[in-house]
Amino acid sequence: MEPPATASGFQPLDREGLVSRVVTVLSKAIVTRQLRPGTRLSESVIARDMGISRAPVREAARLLEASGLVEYIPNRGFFVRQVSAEALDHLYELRIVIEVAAARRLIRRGEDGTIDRLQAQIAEMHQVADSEADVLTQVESDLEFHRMLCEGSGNPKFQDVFRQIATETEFSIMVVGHIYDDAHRMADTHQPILNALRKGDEAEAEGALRFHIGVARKLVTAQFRKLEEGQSKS
Amino acid sequence: MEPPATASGFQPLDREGLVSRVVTVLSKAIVTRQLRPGTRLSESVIARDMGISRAPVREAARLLEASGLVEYIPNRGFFVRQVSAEALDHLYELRIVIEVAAARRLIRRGEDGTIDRLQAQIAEMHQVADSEADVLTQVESDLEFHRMLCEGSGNPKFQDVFRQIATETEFSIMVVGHIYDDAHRMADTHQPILNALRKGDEAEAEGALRFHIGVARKLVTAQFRKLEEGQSKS
DNA sequence: GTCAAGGAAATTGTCGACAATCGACGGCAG
DNA sequence: CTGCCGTCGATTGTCGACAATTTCCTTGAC
Repeated sequence: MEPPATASGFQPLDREGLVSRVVTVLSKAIVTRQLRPGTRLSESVIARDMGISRAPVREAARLLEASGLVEYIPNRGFFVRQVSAEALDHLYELRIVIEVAAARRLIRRGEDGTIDRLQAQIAEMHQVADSEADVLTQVESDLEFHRMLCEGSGNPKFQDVFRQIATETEFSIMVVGHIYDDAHRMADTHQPILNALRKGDEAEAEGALRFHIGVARKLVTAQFRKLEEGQSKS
Repeated sequence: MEPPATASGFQPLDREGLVSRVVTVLSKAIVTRQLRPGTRLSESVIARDMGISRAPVREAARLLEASGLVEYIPNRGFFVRQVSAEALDHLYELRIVIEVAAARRLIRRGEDGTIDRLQAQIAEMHQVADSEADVLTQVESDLEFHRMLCEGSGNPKFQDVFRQIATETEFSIMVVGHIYDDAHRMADTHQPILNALRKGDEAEAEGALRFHIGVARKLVTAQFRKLEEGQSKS
């Protein structure tokens, strides 16, 4: 869809300066529970602390609202939403629904070349694993696979939904830290999905996806539950 | 669910003034194709024409972006997205996926009282039909049923996704006008879904939903395709 | 005639200030 | 003492202006 994306390995290097940076900072703070659920996000305070104007903060907050991380109440402001283990469980449930639907559609009416791109992405995940990159890079490489799956389904709406929930997922995993001991092993768990897609076996693809996402779901929610207990008594 | 709504029949009368009004106006303009796909939404021009500042316009545009009606390109501005028959087809496909998932979950782990509320909503649809209200009211009453379905599933994320696509759906139907000759008949088509839910038959519920949404899908996309042909030669 | 470099116009990005609105505190009647 | 009402402080809602960026047009060289 996007033009060459990166025709030759260069990142598009942050073109939307402030807003996206504010989004990043706030997202991380919310998911890491630095900002507790229910906390009011005062535009003035944040803007002053960051040394910028209220406008970018406000826009960032609106974006976070779309991601479901904050809630907006007219004339009252933005409040940190509950990012509970339960909410994450719901998030993963949605992911399964969307990705399974995307996989089934991909098999039936998917875009050509998707399979190859997915295979290449698995290769890249192994490469990242070798390079001993930080967790964020690993997670991004992982999610990129799933994004490509939705993209290749042929229904852009699936990708829209995925993108909407990707931010929350990404930071959630970062909080948990590495959920797999071995990054190579994580990369490998994508192979069964791809194999099923290649065979055109919808049921098998669904099973593989449910298993793969289900594992992550269990690990993340379990870790998060611990985290909740630890923080609830502080 | 909602508290007496209004303890004594008064509407809460639009509390978030400008932004939401701008959203409404722009949404309608986009879906009715007054604003053609690809058109640039100049903040300055819109603000000047509406006699307001750029700030509310900008926020409204950001909201529309979340609804998928416009696309935002950093440093370039907002552009009207393609609201093609194909895109609507994709939208309805997503609706089926989400609502089927919601229905299945509702049967297994749904919130108590949902069935009753859904039944009441069908009754309200008949009431609206009797009152000969305008199309918008009818559509809203219809979509409210589906929103309640997602809400009652017990996974708030389903409702989030639904809300995200509701705006586009709503205005799409408005463009088409009444898609059913008889509003009562439209209300009736929801009954099989509810019956299946009440029985706890997942497969039947899925079938009923696929059929119900599928009918609307065909009607809306067909109408929209005509509309496209009509406008393409102007 | 084509293409590239430069500059001007228009548009977005950000800012600080003022106005409108909400929540809380304090005073007052019952 | 309890409950209501007015005032006050704080926060959001909106605005107009300036800075940064992009786009388009002009200009010039090849």
